[in-house]
Order: sequence, then structure tokens, then C-alpha cells
Amino acid sequence: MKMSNMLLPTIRELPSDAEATSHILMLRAALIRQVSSGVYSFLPLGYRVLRKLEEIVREEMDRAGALEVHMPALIESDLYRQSGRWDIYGDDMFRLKDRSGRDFLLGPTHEELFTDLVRWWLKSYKQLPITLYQIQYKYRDEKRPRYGLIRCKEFLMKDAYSFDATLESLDESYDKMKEAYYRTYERLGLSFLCVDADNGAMGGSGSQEFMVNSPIGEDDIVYCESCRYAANMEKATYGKPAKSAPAEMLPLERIPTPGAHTIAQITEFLSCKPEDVAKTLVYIADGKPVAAMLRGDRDLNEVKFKNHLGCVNLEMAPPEVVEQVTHAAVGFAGPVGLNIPIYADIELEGVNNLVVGGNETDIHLRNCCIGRDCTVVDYSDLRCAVEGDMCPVCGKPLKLERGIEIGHIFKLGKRYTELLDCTYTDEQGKPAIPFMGCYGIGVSRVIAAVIEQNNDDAGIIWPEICAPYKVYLAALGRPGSAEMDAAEKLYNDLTAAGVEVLYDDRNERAGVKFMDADLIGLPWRVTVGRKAKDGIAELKNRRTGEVEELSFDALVERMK
RNA sequence: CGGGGUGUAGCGCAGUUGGUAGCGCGCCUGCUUUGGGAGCAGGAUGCCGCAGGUUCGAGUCCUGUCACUCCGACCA
Repeated sequence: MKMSNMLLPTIRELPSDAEATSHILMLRAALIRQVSSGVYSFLPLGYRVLRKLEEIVREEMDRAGALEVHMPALIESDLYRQSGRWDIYGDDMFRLKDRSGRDFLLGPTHEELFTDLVRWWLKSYKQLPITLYQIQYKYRDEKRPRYGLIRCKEFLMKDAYSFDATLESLDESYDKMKEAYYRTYERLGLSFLCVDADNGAMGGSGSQEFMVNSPIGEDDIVYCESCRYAANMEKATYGKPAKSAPAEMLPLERIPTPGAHTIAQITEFLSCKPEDVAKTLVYIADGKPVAAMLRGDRDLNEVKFKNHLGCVNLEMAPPEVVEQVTHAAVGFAGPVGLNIPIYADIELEGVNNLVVGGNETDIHLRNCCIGRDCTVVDYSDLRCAVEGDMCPVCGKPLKLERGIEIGHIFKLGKRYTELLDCTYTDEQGKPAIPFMGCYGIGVSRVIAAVIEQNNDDAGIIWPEICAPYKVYLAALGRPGSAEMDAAEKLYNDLTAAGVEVLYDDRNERAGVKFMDADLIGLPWRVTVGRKAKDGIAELKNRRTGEVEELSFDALVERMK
């Protein structure tokens, strides 16, 4: 492709509203253009990358035995009513009506359609297992689109769905997909982790996420360097240290703490340590107030709490509710005399003489002992893991990092097949319901992840496998010069040899071409300049910066 | 959804006490230049986000509205 025929308006200045490196570089290298918040056009260069990624994903899905289909993005609501998600999904789903007033939606994810296809087709256990996939745009009305392609309202996703007769078979299908995911991300040269994740609203019996480490990641990853344990924060556990014998119980004291409603203020005021304080957080679980109690220096893990309670909705109680429940201003909630169920973090078990809120404005209690002064429903792991916690597997200190989720695999079980009445006849001639798994890769997001991990101050550094072109050919002569003629010939030779070349035939100065070459970041830059008359071109590796001089013929051979 | 910020040329921005809009980059023309974002000369480009209002007069003040964006909450 000749630059003179290309739509490739590279940008010199930093876009003012882009924050993430990948976002800035994608805009500057003219890969994408924002159309509205969270919605992007792919320009010629960016679209080539997207198609290459798609192809890699497709190859690995096919290798794993999955069958490609294509579902609509525009979906009538009835299936989603059957599955319940028309009501559950909430404002994140785009909803619209057709001319006769029927409800439609833009697919945020396609469990329903795949289950519907399979229930129509599936008659016998002999047809199982089967895995289907598609590469399709997904629509989610994200509250806050961010970081360019990282979080969009419209994004390209590969989603696969497996159907199996038994749980063992589901495990096999799941492992095959997992293997395919490893291969896909490894081929892209990504540095990633496969972490245990919460199933969340998808339900089911297990799930893992594929994460690339990045400061702009929106998830916290907890991992162990020595034994490969890795989990999303929402799921992460930690080894429980042995407890020392409980201290002798001291008499409960009531202490005025005017204005001290944060842990920092209380520790300051009472000159104690945060771990001596137990905070009591009031939540609303499916409409009913409950309390979570944990050490002052810990953060509640809402996912763990939600799973422990087995509730559907869990949210922090608004101040009115806190005041009503505790009879005090926010910041003075405590377990003593609190008339709602209290769930305590396991770390508090057997710990005496805690500082707690007094359920009275400007009052705290010292030497509170659970069991003596108040009761809790039970003790369980409710807190977020922190850096330095013990690895639950090997006991070494855990590490924390931010990650971008580029893939998620779930064992769904029978949730959707049951709801949508997907049955087949098993070996005994009886009706049975298949187990389902679902597997997603955010293809457009992967582009951003690749760039996040492959760039320098000058621009993008594409891995060869997904580079929009392999070679940037910079012709430095003036139009009509011998250099231009030589470059033109080299361009034709490379193209004839099947090499993907972006040929910069613009009448620009060398500096402009080199800056653009670095920004666009193709793996190889070929310069045809002064030595062209001797049949010599310069080959530069974008990643290593290594330069060598080659004859034109040798260069064509090298780039094949 | 709560809290902030910003909307002026393709991009990045300035615009004073209210007086009819400017800079840099880019773009066009010409000459010179040509291995790391060239120089000189000339030129084009604006519903000042939108709608009301105040005023003799609004980019500027007021009201409303829309969009984008940041922080938070949320997120298969």
C-alpha cells in the first residue's frame, strides 16, 4: 500500500482527552477515530489489525474444534424474557422498539441465542459435546466508557458456548477452550495471567479470567510468584495465619469520641492501632439491612460478602438507613445492641477488646468482645486480600497488580439450558439438560492490551503477528529521483514476494517519514536513500533498533 | 447515578472591563531545502456546542439544554 493512497492522518500533538498510552497511540497513529463516547470507527490501519486478531482467534477456535456461526446483534426480547435477563440486566442493555412497538435489544452477550439454536437442533446425547462460537459486536450501555478501546459501548467479541452431557465432559470442553486461550495470547506475545474469578451474575460453577498486567487495568489481581496462584481480587483468598491465644477480656468502656467517625480519626483520638478497631458496615441485601464487621484496616470484599449471604443485590446502605438502624450519625455503627444480622470477618474470631462504634453519635466502645457484648451470625472470609498476605496454596507473600481483562471463561452449568428448556434424550432414553460453558475474548480490547505492552516514547511496536503491515518502506529521494525509482522497484518486488509493505512515497522530508514510521510501529523499516545507487537499502528493527544494510535482493529474501 | 472540568478553524489552545475572533501545528500556492517532525513569501478555513434571555451590541453576562471528559459508584 502506498502512503499517497492511504487514509492515515497521523497526529503530532497529544490528543487532549486521551489518558491511556494505548488510547493516545491509537489516535495518533490513526488506527481509530472516536465517533461518540465509547464508540469508535476503525480506520484502514486499525481495521487491518482487528482483522488479523480476529483471524488468530478464529484459527485457535477452529483448532479447538469449535464451529463458527453468526448470530444477530439485533434481538427480539422474548428469549431474554425467558431467561429473565430482560428484567435483570438493567440499564446496561440497549433496548429499542421496532415500528410495531415490539421490544428489541442489542445483544450484550449471546447465551440465549446459542442456547436457542442448540435446543432447536439438539435431539440426542450422540450430538454432544458441541462448541459453537462467533465473532460479533456486543453492545453494552457502559456507565463510563474509558481508555479508548478498553471499555466501549460497542466492541468486538469472540464468544463461544459449549454444550456437554456431563460435568466431566464440560470440564474437558472448558479445558480445551482454556488451552486455545493460552495459545491465542501466547501467539500475540502478551504477558498475561490466568486468574480465578467470581462467576458474578453469570452464575455457574467456576470461572477464570485472562489478565494482562497494566496500570490502567480496572481489576486488581492477587498472585503468588512462587506457585502461580492467581485470582481476581473479588475471588482472592489468602492463607490464615495461626492465631495467638485471645487476650483476657477487659471491661467494656464507653468513650466519648466527638467528631471521630473515620478509622484514622478514631486511632488518632484513642491512640490505638487500626487493627485494634473493628468497623461495622451497614449494607442492604435484597432489601434487608445487614452488617459486616471487619478489622479497621481492612476493606470489605463485597463479592465475597454477597456470595456468603447468597443474595442477588447488595449495596451499601444509604445514610438514612444507617442512621435509622444505628440510631446514630454515620460513622458510629457498632455491633453492640445492633438489631440486624452481623457477619464478621474471620480475622476477628477470637480477638478480644476491640474498639467499636457505640451506635450513638460521638460515642465509641473500648474492649468489646464478640460473644460477651454482642453476637454475630458467623465468621467467614469477608475482606479483600492485601499485598503480603500469605498465598493460600504455598504460604509465600502474595502480590497485587492491576490488570486488564482480555478473556473470561465460565462453567455455566445448566442455568441457561434449564431456563430456556433445552433438552435432549440421553442414553437411557430420558430427557436431559446439557451443561453449558461460555468463553469470551474482547478482540478489540486485545488491540489496546497489545499496544499497552508494546510501545516506547516514539510510538507503537507491533508484534509481527498482528502488525497492520510488516514493512515500512521509506523512500527518501525527491519525486522522480533515482532513489524513488529504486524504492518503487523494491516496493514492487516486496509486494510480489508476498510481503505486506506500507510504502511511504510521500514527498516529505526524512524526519517526517521516520517519525511516522516509529509512531505506526511496523516491525521493520526499510530506508531507500543515498546508497540506493549502489543497490543498498537499510533495514531497521523497530523493537531492537538494530540496523543493517542489505542489497535489494537480499532484503526481499529476508522479508519473505 | 453523584461530584468536578471542558466545548472557539482538521488538531492543540488563547481571547482582558461586553464593541463583531486570534496563535501554533496541519492544509493550499510559489521558490529554496531534502537521512530524524525544513525555511521564506503568500493564501484559505469559524452557526465561538445548541436554544432562549439581558443589552444599542454577547465568544464574553444570565437561564436552560446537549455533548465530551476526569474522579467515584457500577460493571457478563
